[in-house]
Amino acid sequence: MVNYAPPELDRTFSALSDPTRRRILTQLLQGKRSISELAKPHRMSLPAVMKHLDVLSDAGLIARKKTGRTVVCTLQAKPLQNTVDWLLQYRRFWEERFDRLDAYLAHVQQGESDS
Amino acid sequence: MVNYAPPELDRTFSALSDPTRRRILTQLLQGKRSISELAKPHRMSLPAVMKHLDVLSDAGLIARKKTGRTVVCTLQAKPLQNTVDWLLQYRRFWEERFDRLDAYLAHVQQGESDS
DNA sequence: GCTATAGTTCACCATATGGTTAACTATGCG
DNA sequence: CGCATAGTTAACCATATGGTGAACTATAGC
Repeated sequence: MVNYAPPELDRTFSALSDPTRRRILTQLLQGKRSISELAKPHRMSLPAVMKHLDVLSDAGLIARKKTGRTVVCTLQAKPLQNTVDWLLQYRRFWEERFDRLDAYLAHVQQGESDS
Repeated sequence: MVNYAPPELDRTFSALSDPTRRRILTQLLQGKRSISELAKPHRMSLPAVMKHLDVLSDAGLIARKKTGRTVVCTLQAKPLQNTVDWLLQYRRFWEERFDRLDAYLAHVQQGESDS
């Protein structure tokens, strides 16, 4: 039922393995951003950031929409859901019971006001 | 509170990005295995599997214990927990509500008899 | 039309990754 | 001892990855 063979998980986990790309996703967590806005905080050239965005696009983690001369990127989190599904197979190995996840959900349930 | 800067997440996600390594973890989900037992199902040389095991060790995802001439590997899932913590930041982007996780936990709560 | 800004593409480079084969060490056992 | 089994190490190879600078296209605006 979980299974999740290679093709898609490969790209997702691989995309997430780079700190620059994780940081880009974190930037997008706060809303849509243009490419140059995304690039600004990173101490590397624009083409380098472009390559990271390509990797994120290939993994289906971002979408780009061109408006005028600027390209706006948005987060696409469905692939992340698949990785969580896969990872949760191992839950019982990191905790006898799932206290932490329980606590997390309790915390979340009473804090839906943001967004 | 979540943050999780680079160093450890890099290695964990990178280790998970290879299908052979994910399959090894899946093998270990069913209990401890020797290196040659782990290697058998994979269509590659033993040294190749050894390299994958090195990557998994460096990421803290497996532990090895030598007994006699055989080395037994066991799953170490704490790093996986960290990746889940990081990924759950994005939960609200893949679902308006967290129905799926809810359902998962409900399912799990009444099925603790295995292991 | 000219120029500045936004993004893209290309050629290049160093290093990492994932595999191989061959040769080695270490333990079990008849 | 002698040999088989378990695992390790080393040298090598092809390709992927993450970065660079230079040159290009496309839109905005005076």
